[in-house]
Formats: sequence, C-alpha cells, structure tokens
Amino acid sequence: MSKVRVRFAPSPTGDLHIGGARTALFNWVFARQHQGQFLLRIEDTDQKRCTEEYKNSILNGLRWLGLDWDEEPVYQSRRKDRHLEVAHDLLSKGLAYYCVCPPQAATPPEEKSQNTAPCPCREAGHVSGALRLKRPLKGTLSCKDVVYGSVEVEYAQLDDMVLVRSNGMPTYMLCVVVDDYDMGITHIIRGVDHLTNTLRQMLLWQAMDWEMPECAHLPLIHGQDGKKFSKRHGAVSVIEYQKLGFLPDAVCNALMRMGWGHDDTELVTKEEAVSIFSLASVGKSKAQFDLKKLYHYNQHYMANMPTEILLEILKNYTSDPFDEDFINKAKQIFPEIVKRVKTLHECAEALQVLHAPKAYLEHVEDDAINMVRDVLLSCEKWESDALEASFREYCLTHDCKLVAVAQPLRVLITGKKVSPPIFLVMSVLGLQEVMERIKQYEEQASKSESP
RNA sequence: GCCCCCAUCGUCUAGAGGUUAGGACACCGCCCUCUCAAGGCGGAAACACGGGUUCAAUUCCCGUUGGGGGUACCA
Repeated sequence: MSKVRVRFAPSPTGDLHIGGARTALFNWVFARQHQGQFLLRIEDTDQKRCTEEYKNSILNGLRWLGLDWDEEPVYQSRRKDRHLEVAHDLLSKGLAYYCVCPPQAATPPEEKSQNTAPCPCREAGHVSGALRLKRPLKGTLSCKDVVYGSVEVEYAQLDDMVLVRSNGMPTYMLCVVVDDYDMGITHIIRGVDHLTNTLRQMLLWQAMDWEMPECAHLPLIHGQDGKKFSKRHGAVSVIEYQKLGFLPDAVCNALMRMGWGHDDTELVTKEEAVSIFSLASVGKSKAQFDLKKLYHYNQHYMANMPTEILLEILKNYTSDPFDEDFINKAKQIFPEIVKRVKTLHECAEALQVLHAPKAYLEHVEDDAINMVRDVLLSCEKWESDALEASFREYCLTHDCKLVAVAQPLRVLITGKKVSPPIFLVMSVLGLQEVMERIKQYEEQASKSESP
C-alpha cells in the first residue's frame, strides 16, 4: 500500500468542536501508526460564514490537543482555478452539463419523494447555468467502508450534483474530491454524517477515473439526550474544555474511547493508542458524551503528572501569583491536593489553603482555640507526623477523639470544613503563619461579636 | 415522503454460535480515616421486540419498533 496520507478538513465556521476533535484525533492516530502523514485542509469556500478567527481557533485547538500536522495546511479557497479546471474537463468529456433549473433549496420535504427523475437539462445543451455531474441512471453504487462494511445505493436515488454554481463558484462536493486527489489522500476518515456525501462523491472519482481512497466513517457523538451534540449540551468546543481546566490528555482519552474500544483498556493516551488502534475495531453505533467520565480521566492524568509539570500548567492556567515561596509550599502539599481535585480550576482553588482564609465557615469556641495554641506551642518538631502525634497524645490524656480537635484546627487554619490533611497543611505553613492565622480568627471573631 | 445507517447495564464499551455476558464512569453499602478525597472490598444495573436458521442464539438472516444521518447552486 502506498504511504498513508490522511487529512482533517474543518470548515472554519466555528471553534473546533468535540466531534471534529475526535475525527482529527482518529486521523492523527491512524497516520502516526502507519508512519504516514496527517494533513490539514481548511475548507473555507463559504465566504459568508468562514472567518480567520475561527481558523486560528481550530488550529489552536489542535495544537492544544497535541495533534501536530504535517505540511502546510491547504486552503480550499485558494484552489478555485484547479477546481474549475476539473469541472471543465468533465464538461468537455460530456460527463457534465449546464442546468438552468431554479435552485431547490426551498422545496418542501413532501414534494421531494419524486425528485429523482433525470433533469431535462441533461440533453438540452445549455452553455451556462449550474454545472452538474451526469450520473449513471441505472445500477447500484457500492462503497466499501472500513467501519460500516459495504453500503449500497441505487444511482436513481442520487441526483446530478452541482459541481459549479451558476455564479461560477465551485461547490464543496467538487472541491473535496479534487483536493483529496491532489493531496494524495489514501484514507478518508470522517463522520458518518458524510456517508451519503461519500457515495455521491464516488461518482466524481469515477468520472475522473481516479482511484478512490479507502473510506472509514466514524459514528457520531451525541449529547446526553441522544440528540446531535450541540451547545445545548454544555461545552461543545475543545477550547471551552481547556478553559474549564481539563488536560489535553484527558480530553483525548475521552475522545479515544468514543466509538472505539480495545479489550478492557480505559486509560489510553493518544500515543498509546497509536500502537493498539485499529480502524476495523471502530464501532458503528453512536456515542453520548459523558462529562462525568471526562472528570475521572482528568483526575487520573493530573494525579499521574509530575508535580513540576502540573504546577507549570497551573501557573499558565490561573491568574494567581506563583512566587517562589508559594511554589515551594505548593510542591509539598501537591500529592494530597491532586487526589482531591478533578480540574485545574479546582486545583488552583484547593491551593488557596496556602493563603490565609478570607472567611470562616464555622465558629470555633475559645476553649478550643486556647487548647490548640497550647498544644502547638508545646510541639518540638514542626513536622506533619510530629504535629499529629502531639494532638493524638493530647486527645489520649483528655479522653477525646482526634476529630474533635482536628476540625476546630481546620477551621482556624483554612476557614473551611474540608481541607487536605490539616497537620500536613500546618507543617507546610510553619509555626509563625499558623499562629498568625489563629490570631486572625480571633480578631475577626471579636469584630463580628461586638455590635 | 424517499434513501442510508445504527441498536449489550443510566453512560462509554468488551465479548463470543454454548460465558456466572467482562471492564470503566456514575450510583449504593462496608472498610480505612483528622474532614474531604484517594484507595480497598462488595452491591444493584444490559444483550429493544417478533419471527426464522441451528442441537443451541444476545451473537447469523428477515421484519417491527426506536434512534440517528442525509435528502441544497451549505460545508
């Protein structure tokens, strides 16, 4: 087989969305696994809807996911002359004809049932209008899809697709085929929503006598209600997931597992997928995007990432100041933080224990404060285990449970009812900071008590 | 309307002509425990329905139902 060349061909009419990202990912994995090329083609022929911003957004989305592409992206809009050249070639061969019928966009669905009769313009010999491809009228068209198997449709069910609009602009159908051919694409991997398009485009490949690439259609991704994944289902674009604090590895893993499975493999990076992926093992049925699972993957990848790297990512993610002292302390409690958070956002929030609390969610009795201070001042080693031992000893001699002192302590130090292990937090903060926080609590408490 | 496609726990999926139908997320219980997590153990939870083929079908075939996609001089 010739060297694998696949492409991802987004239309820059919006950000890179989940479905597109999955298509790109599968193409990327397939290309890498065959030491082939993963190419990009920007389908920007719809002048009205395509923007430079969206194009950049899509490219950035791909970069963020780590889906690096080979060669310069192809811009479909810049290839108009070539598209027209092919169209005229078809015309001169008698395989296309000009049609002067009015556009059918407004045809009501109920009138479309008998819409397959050959157009009279086929033999009329018009010299202008919309250029249509002359399809065979009898027989069946068969597409061998790697995922879906053999898909057949009667030629009669298809129409004579427009190659060039009456305004002289080539259509998507023409552009795609010409570009795929010129780019030397060997495998077309895209969503099943293109299955019918593929069938129609085959006619064009045949008319030009070009060898059709292999096809693999991917099942669609749907939202929780089973409907097509849309804005109603929350975040749709990968950029939004980035903003929510997800890691690219987590998003890729979630995407990888939609429409594809490999034994009991749940955790798989795109790099790992390269060695075990197979187009043939892609499933046929739709998948619903599950946010809960994405949270789980994200927690996994955060917890398994080297602290330094994750801190660096976090630094870029938040606007919080990351001075040397903060980073130093953060590193110490990180192993405990990372078990408790599912996103970068939560992680940054959890790290706030390193700063004095701004508010207190519970009241602490004076007795408890005094007790805590006494024990703390009696501690000789300012270290997590030693601190805990001191408080345990206190509990033993005073016949109380550790939780009875740990909770007031937690509130005094963090202002919250939940936190990472409080003795660890204290050990990282240091005696002075801990004492200051207790003082802060008292000041704040006395302030709110006085009228 | 017409054409095409799909159908395993709530969700993502594994699976094979004969399995106690497996895993993961979520959920519930227990353990652990300074809180919350994490972790450990356990639990509930699926082959859409009806016909065939077969000694045997959830698996193969047909139909029904349900869902999805397409049906443009959009991409």
